Amino acid sequence: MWMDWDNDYYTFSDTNIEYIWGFLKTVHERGWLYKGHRSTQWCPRCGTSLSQHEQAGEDKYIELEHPSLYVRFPLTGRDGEAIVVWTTTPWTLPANVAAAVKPDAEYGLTEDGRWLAVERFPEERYVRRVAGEDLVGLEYEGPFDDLAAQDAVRHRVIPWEDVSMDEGTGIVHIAPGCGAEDFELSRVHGLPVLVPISEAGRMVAGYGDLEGLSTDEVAAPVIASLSERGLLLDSGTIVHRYPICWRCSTPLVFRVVDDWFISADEIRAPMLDANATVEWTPPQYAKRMDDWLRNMGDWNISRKRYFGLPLPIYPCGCGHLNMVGSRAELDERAVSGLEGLRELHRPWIDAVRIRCERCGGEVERIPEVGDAWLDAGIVHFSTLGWKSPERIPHGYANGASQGLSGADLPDHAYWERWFPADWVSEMREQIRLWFYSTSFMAITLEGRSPYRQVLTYEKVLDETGREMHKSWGNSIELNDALERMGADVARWLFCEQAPSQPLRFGYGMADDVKRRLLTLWNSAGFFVTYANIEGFRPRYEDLADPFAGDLRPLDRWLVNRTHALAQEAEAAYERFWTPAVVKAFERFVDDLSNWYIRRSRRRFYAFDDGAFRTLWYALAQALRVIAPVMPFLAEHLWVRLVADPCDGAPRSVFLAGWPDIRERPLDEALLRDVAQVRRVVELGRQARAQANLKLRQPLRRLVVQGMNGASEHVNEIRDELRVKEVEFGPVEASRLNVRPNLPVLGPKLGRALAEVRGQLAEGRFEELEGGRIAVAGHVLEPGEVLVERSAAEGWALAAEDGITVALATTLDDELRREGRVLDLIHVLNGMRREQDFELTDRIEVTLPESDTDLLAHEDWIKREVLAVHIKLSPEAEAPVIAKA
RNA sequence: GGGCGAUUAGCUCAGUUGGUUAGAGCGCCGCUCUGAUAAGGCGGAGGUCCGUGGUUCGAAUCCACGAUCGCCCA
Repeated sequence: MWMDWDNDYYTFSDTNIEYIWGFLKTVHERGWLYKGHRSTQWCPRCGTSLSQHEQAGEDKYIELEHPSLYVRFPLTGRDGEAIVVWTTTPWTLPANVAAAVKPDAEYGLTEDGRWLAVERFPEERYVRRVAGEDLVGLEYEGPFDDLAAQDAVRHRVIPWEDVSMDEGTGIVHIAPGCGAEDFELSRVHGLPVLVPISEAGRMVAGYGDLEGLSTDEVAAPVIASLSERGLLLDSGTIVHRYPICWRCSTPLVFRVVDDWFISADEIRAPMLDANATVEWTPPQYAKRMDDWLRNMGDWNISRKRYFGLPLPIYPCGCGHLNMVGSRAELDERAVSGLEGLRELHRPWIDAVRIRCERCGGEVERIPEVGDAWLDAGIVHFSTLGWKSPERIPHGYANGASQGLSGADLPDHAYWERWFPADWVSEMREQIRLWFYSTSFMAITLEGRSPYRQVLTYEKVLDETGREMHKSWGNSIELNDALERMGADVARWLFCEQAPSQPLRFGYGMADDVKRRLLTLWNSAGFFVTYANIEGFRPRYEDLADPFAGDLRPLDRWLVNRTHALAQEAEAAYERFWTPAVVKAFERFVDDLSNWYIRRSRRRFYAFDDGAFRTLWYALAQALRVIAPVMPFLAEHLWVRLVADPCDGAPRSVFLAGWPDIRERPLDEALLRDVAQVRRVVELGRQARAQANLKLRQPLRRLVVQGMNGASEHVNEIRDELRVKEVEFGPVEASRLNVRPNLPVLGPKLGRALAEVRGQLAEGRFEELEGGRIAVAGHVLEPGEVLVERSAAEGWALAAEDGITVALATTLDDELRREGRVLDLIHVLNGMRREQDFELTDRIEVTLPESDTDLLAHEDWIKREVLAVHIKLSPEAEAPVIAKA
């Protein structure tokens, strides 16, 4: 993925706006656009309503302390009786028009004349009990009937199934201008809607002395007034979760306002259908999206702000709703204001009036601007040139974005080519935001999803798993991270973790990653060091021809191993699962460093073209594989290893493309053999550790059982385990350990397997000819069992996964002497290091006379320590070296 | 209240169609290498795979119920 930063898109360009206008016109033609009187959550500071997707999400609720009031509403015509309601919003009481009861709940009248739900107050003594439905229709005195706003309001008791019996009194105060559910009830029951607060959240005219007070400021006078009139039964405070504005954290209030909506009814099913075609990673987010779509309300697209997307809605007094779908249409229909129209934003757009297409009258645009998710949701169309007749150079950057972007507006063919997007990636909260709005618009305009695949990820936590907060001192600024850990390490941290879980991020983890990447760095360093010493020159053409020349089995193995890496990584990238890429790469680097280089060092010391070419090939191809995850280090190494030394090589790893290895099937047998060799070596080391025989002590024999076809790799086993002979065959042993091969025997034996397994474990079996095993009345073939053996005298033994290795532990004089030679080489090389000799320095060695017998191996010692001369000295108590 | 996830070693996490003795990194202990060296390698200690039932010859894995935590929506 490449970013074209000079030609990025701007949502406030006129081009973007025009595309949204076109969308809105389509929506209107389908009959989905309507003006709603809707109770919405309202931010009094921002002076705007919030749409559904702005209200959901994290940190949109906080714990707040509010008043908690119990208030009596005296029943009309029933002396001494009153219903009791509970509220936490005193400012809504002056807008009360009704009280709701649950029809099938039991209500009781107390001795002192209070009606309550019995379930809520079971300990009260009731003088009368009735069902809620028996209270329905009763009228009561409102708490603020004196206010002008309350003129003509007749307060009554209404039924409501959803009255909560978990809190309050079981009777709910209803103010349709102040709450979503209240507003819904007003529609059902024809209740008047009183909106007591202004856009700024202050009480409006008609509310007497309360006018001008904020919702908070209203509490005190309301409480005082109720108390004075004997209506207040109890007054306290409550701490509860309360919604706040996502922008400014101001507590939200409910308000009934005029807003513009797009009905979701007709598009819901097509959106669900389209989502079924989208491949989500991780897959459970497909269900989240379905969930959101099934529950989504109508899209509230208008905002009462100054700057923003100008909505092209021109409602005429004649009742006709005019929609303008493009700049051209505006030009055509305008009757005034066009001359000053610099761009489609306010204030210029507000001066433009158009002619009503029905009555011919002059119409003004509504003052509202659009939801920002309209701006973001249209980009699949506006940036790719949907229905654009031709490519327009710099056509994207008009209006307010002029000079900010050089982007062209492509033609429709371009759109056809790139829509829908192969892949989009965003944090999972975008399900209710960008994934939603882009899908909504694309389904409306084109009937298909704007993306084929989605990768969502979780939020980032610190390395101990806490959320990052500046005030907690644990947040990490991006620039600090780039500076201190580096961009590649930061990216590695993100890529190695599953995006379905919260991601951890921190400097301690970064150090860990650095250490792991060091292995690659050192491997490349090793190559460069010896390539320089020996004058190796890679050729770029060799990348296409890895098996040319004189290669050894280990070389062919590394080439195959590299191809296996490319295949594994490709599969992982294809499903956008970078943790698998990272893991495959780390395994590869281990093989490269701890097996290939370790096994091949000597070939680099003595110029061996095959070794240089193979290692170079593996490194170069691996860089192409890992570049997306580790771009900077990969680029740096590519330049050093490939671009600089090779004629005709791409200057950047990102221009080199993906390794083309499709024509090269893997040599699975070779890969398996070497994996087994590594396993044998591990087991051999275990056996040595058990027998307390260090690697510097050569041994005579190693017997390997349970591994075939490794004759090509005998040398490697011999060297790694420092034994004279390696033999493949049965391990002589005093005891057999036989286990069932479950995937084979399970289906064959079924229920009888348990008994076979038990008897094998107890050693109750018999070994037959040809490695067959008789047990519990069955005869098992060699492939049906895994055989391991325990040690006989004089052997050290280790076994795993059906492979057994046996190491002869007996020493003789020659073995001991060779062990001393290796010790000596070890000491001398240590001295070279301590004395800061160069890798290529030749030395002279002086040995004490006690080492005389080691001179039988003089050439060996000279070769290993780069000595030109070894002499004996009676004075020397320990070896001495000097530069030759 | 409805939905979606998670729960595996001291910590962070893998575990791809059910299969042998459940793995890695970090941390701890021991050994080793000494041309990766403030590194590398090997070994060890450390697990009721959240619990209970079920399916199966066989369950960390599949099913049911429950617990805890997180998220989404009301």
